[in-house]
Amino acid sequence: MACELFRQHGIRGIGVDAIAEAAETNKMTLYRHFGSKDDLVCETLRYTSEKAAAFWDQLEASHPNDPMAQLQGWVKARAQCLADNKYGCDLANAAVELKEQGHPAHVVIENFKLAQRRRLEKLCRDAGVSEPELLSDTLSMLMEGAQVSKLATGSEGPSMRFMRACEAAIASFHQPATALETASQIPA
Amino acid sequence: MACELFRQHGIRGIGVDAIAEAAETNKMTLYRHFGSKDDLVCETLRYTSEKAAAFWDQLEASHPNDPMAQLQGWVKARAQCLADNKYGCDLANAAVELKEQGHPAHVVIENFKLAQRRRLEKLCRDAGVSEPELLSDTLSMLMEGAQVSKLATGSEGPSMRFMRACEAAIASFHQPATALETASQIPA
DNA sequence: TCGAATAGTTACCGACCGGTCACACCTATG
DNA sequence: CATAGGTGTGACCGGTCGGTAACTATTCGA
Repeated sequence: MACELFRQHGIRGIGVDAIAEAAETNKMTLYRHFGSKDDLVCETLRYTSEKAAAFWDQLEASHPNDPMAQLQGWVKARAQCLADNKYGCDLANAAVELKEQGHPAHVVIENFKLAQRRRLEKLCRDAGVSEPELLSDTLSMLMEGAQVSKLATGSEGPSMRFMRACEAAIASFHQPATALETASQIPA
Repeated sequence: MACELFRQHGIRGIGVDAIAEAAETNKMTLYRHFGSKDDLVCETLRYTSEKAAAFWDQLEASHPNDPMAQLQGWVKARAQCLADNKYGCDLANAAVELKEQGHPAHVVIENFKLAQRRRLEKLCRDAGVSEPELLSDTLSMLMEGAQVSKLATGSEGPSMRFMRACEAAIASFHQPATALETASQIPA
């Protein structure tokens, strides 16, 4: 799949010929399905972002009506993804690689990241933390930073403490409520 | 300067001819000073990382014997840099762009990021926070994440809360009792 | 069985890439 | 003045890029 080649070599680092060959077809056929390489890039990014949306639904279903468990599940899943994936987030990497020019992929990237942010913020809000916007943006930055940090310094860099950093952040926004509030939030 | 072109267009996005022209010289002369484009890339990254090292010395001098003030100065400076700079961290961006191949720039990037991490951790330790390693890696990830996040979603994304996120993180480790207890309450 | 659409093949286009060549030029030191 | 070393110039190398033209082979529904 084209996603895999883009993620491994970067968008600029792989040619249309190689993509066609990996898809067990040829360039002409590929150009009949996608008008240009840029279109193909957008399509792969859209595909990736749809898979991410499915992950959110699955996360919600696995801990119904328990936003705090969902939040912790999110952390765990992101940590797992960080451990499994050598190449970071495709969308973020594309944003880095195509930063200047007005590439059509930019709207795909922005829509994706904004959607992620909205869902994460809603999760934090539903979990009843004291500053949901600040916590969700903190978690967003931690995740994004962990991915690029792993690319820069490997798995022994700051990213090795991603999960603990998330947990500490969540705790610091969860606990500061008064003892009374905290007691009433303890699940049965 | 070549740094500026690399940072704006990416390493793969700018050609040697254009770099030479911007330096008001020509390709041949450029190749007589730097053996290859890769060498030039390494040199610019080294230059950038030396400027960063100078920043640390300056930070230390501006708040002598007050590590907590230095830490807060670091946050402030990073936030300022985030606001000023449209293109994120050159070293991190290079790591993203050259992720797969064994590019000679990788050792420059790794050395730089490790040095940054060491200095930040020392600062946290000297400031007497409860978990200096965790706090410094948290701040590293927040910074890295803020930069790429700004590239992906602009200045209205999660990066807009970078400074508050850092301050909250520092505060939560500065009052050792609450942070530690709460963190250990989160189930694995 | 015919015809339309789809896919495969090959060669090609112009542009650009990183890198090198030979050669004219300038300047400065002896 | 002579000579040597750095600089500018422009053509050139082989290779790759994204993208297309023209033609053939295959499939499949009517």
